[in-house]
Formats: sequence, C-alpha cells, structure tokens
Amino acid sequence: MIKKSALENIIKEDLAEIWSILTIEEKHLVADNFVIHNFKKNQIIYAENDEPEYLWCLLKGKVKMFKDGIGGRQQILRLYRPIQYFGFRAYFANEPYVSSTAAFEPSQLGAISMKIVTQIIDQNRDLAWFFIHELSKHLGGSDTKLVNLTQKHIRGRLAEAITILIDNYGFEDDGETLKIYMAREDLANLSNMTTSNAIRTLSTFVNERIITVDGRRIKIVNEPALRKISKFG
Amino acid sequence: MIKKSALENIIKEDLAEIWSILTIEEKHLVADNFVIHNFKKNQIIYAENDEPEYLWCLLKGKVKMFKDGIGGRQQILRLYRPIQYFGFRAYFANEPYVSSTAAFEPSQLGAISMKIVTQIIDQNRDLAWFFIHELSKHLGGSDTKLVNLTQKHIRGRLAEAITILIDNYGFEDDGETLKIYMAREDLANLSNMTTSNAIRTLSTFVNERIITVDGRRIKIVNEPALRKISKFG
DNA sequence: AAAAAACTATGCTATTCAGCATACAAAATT
DNA sequence: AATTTTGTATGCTGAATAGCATAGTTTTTT
Repeated sequence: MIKKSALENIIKEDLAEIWSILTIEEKHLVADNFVIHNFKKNQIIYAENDEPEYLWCLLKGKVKMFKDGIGGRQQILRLYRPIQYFGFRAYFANEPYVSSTAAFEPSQLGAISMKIVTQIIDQNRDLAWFFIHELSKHLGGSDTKLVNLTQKHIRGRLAEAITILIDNYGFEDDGETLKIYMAREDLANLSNMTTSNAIRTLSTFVNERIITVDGRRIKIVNEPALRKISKFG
Repeated sequence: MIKKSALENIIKEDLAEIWSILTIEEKHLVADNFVIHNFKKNQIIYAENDEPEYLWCLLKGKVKMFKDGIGGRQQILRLYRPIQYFGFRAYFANEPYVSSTAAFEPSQLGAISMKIVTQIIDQNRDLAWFFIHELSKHLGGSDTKLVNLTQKHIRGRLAEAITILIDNYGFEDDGETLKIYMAREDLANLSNMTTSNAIRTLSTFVNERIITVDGRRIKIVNEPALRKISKFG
C-alpha cells in the first residue's frame, strides 16, 4: 500500500505545517497509513453525497472543489495546490460531502484515514489547532466569496477569478503567464457565469490591454487594472 | 461586571453542549469572565474589520450575521437563536471580522474573552472538538448557500429563505405563523434580491396560497409547496 | 495521421431582474 | 394629535446576462 520512496520524499520536503506538529510516534502512524494515489486529468477524487473517509493531501498537480447546481451548472468553490489538505470538513461535520473534488491535471495525492487523523487530534493539541485555523480561514473565504459572486457584475467576477488564479498558482518563469491552463468553461464555473459570457468578457479584457490570450495561455499585462476591476466591478 | 443571577440562570438551563464539556474549574473560569450585554433592536454587536476579542453567546433574542456589499446592499449570511455561539471564527483565523452582527430584536448576550476560550481549548480536547464541529458545519452550509444564492431563481431563493426562517425560529403556538417578524428588506437581504422583488414574490406566493401575509406576520399555508419551490426553483 | 470530439468565438434574441417612480400605509417622533 | 420618517405595494422601463445557433479552431482519441 505504501510507496516508501514517495513518502520519504514527502517527509524530506517538509510537509508544511502539519508534519512539524507531529511527534515521532505520530509521524510513524501517519507514514504507516499514508497511501499514494494518482489521478488523471478531470478524474473525480470524491463526489458529493459520498461518505467522507480520508484526509486528502495534494502532493503534485492541481485540484478543484466544486458543487453541481441547477441545470448541471458547476460552481467551483476552492482550488488547491501542493501541499494542501482537503476532504476533512464533511467528516468533522459528520455528514456526507456537500461538494466534489477533481484533479484539474494529472495529480498525485496522499490519503490518510480520518479515523487516524481523529485519533491524533485527540492526543495532539496542535493538530486540533491546525484544523481550527484551516476551517476558520476557509469559512471566512466562503462568506466573502458568497457576497462577491452574488453582488459583483460579470467583469468584476471574472477579474476576481483571475486574481484568485494568480494568488493560487502564480506565474510561469516569464512572470506574467498564468501557471494554470483552464478551459473557458472552468473559468466560467469559477466566476458564476455562462461559458459564453466568460469568453466575451475575456475578449473585452484583451481589448482593454489588461490581459493577452493565446488559447488557454493567459498573460497578465496590467495586474493593477485587473485588481481594480475585481475590487470595484 | 458579572450579573450573578443571570449567569446562574444560564447555568441552570443547561447551556447546551458547551457547558457540559467543561470541568468544574473551567466552569468557574468562564463564570468569572462572562459578561452579560443587552442589545437593542438593530444594534450592532460587532462590525466588519473590527478586531475579534470575544466569544459571543446569544441568550435571548435573535441575531443576524451579515456582510455589506456593493452599493450598500447587505447579504445576511447566518441567523442565530438561543443558545448559539458566534464571533470566534475571525479570532481563530487570526484576522479582523469579515462580517458584522446585529440584534434583530432586543437581545441578551454573554461575552467571554477569546483568550480564555483559547486557554480552555488548550487544556480541553472536547472543547476543541466542539469548535471543529461548529466550524465544519458552518463551512458546509456556507458552500451550499453559495450555490443556492447564485443559481436559483428569485422564487427559489425566497422560498429557501422562508424555509431557513422556519428551521431557525419555528412557528408560534398556532403551528403556522413564523416566529420571526422581519422587514421585507431583511427578507430581501437574506435571499439576494432587491426589496421590490421580495415584496413582489411574496405577493405571488400569497396568490398561489402558499403563504398568507399580514404586515410582517407570515403564515405558512402550504409548506410542502414552499419546500418544493425552494428545492427546484 | 485521420477522425471525432470538445472547445472557442461571435452574433442575435429572450428572459430575468434591478432601478426608479408613485401612492399608500404604518410607525416613530415631536 | 400632528408631523415626519420609514416601510409596503405595484407599475413601468432599461440593463445585465442567459440561451441558443453557427462557424471555426483546438484537442483528444483511434
């Protein structure tokens, strides 16, 4: 089940906050129960209404968390990059998942049973605090997103979506090409609009020399203008 | 600072989950630092961008949590009833409040310093779990609300808002009159629409014999129909 | 490499909802 | 009790955005 080499790599690159929190014994417990999974592009990791079982840790790739709404329209709720954790909320709330997750691109993930996570939280105060922080930050973000998506106009919503992409995935080495290549439909699903409108609005941004577009490659030419539209649009 | 009598009442009526979690010493610590505040109708308890300092416990009355958006339009995020807790998220996230809270009607609240709450969490695993559960449930609710408010049409959103009122505050003794009396504007702010549209849509519900309206008194005549509109509208 | 499928771009039309105005009613204030 | 303020109801108009169609392009699959 455990690919030792992969795990050792993970442990070597410090596994962010969470790893340094654990005692030696807890690290072993995690190591012995950590399973690496590979997901293809667009493959579902878990789906809405599934029973939560694992804490997922994104090691490589990109993941979207989304919810299917009316008429099959999808709303992207959050984006994840290495090394971030998800899948724990529903387990903690003791309810089935209310959203789904899928790999945006070929991705490598680690899964640990939430039973083991729970067991460690019970004996490790700092891990409890880690999740309290994590949940608190996400809840603030979700509340803010709610108002942004319901009250901003299309230009503002799309501009905001692009700034979210910048903040989450950053730029290629040229310092201006977005380091994520999304379909227009996903861009639309991130900004609560139809694909048509995402395409149209992207075009107006190009005309206004705020971005340039080459297929799915988006270059940010005027980031201040973009953030201004995001804020006031 | 402490009104002994009020606190004893609170302790007598079991203070829900949270109280039974604490040890005798912790109960004393809370009791010694618990301050009762009375708020008038529409009085702000805390405002967006304030620094969080207290855990608030609603003892009597009704409270709304909301966020001011573009053009002064307010979005109501959550409603609270006795005995529920709020104000802790921003403190845990280590950031200023992203939303405000106000009393809907004359309300009595208790405030405890978050420093003390933090101190108790540090020594009481069950209290840590209480907040993990609480945050997890709210985060799921917020994500679901996001999709409902962005994707449902006006009728669906208003119907949903009314079901939220039913679920939060229930009925008067007649079993059909909503036990909360909101301005149309608040109803609109709960369902992401203008006041005009809230009024209009309420009228159509009356015409369809789903509810009756007498000023701010709303009677639910056909709850299944209401829930159906909420679900599919 | 060819074929199929999925995605992108753009125009046109329809629908939903917001904005504003007016009239009336109810509460709050003086 | 009179006056002011605030809230409710309804109609009309315009703006924002969704829906659909078509053509061309890119990506994926075979």
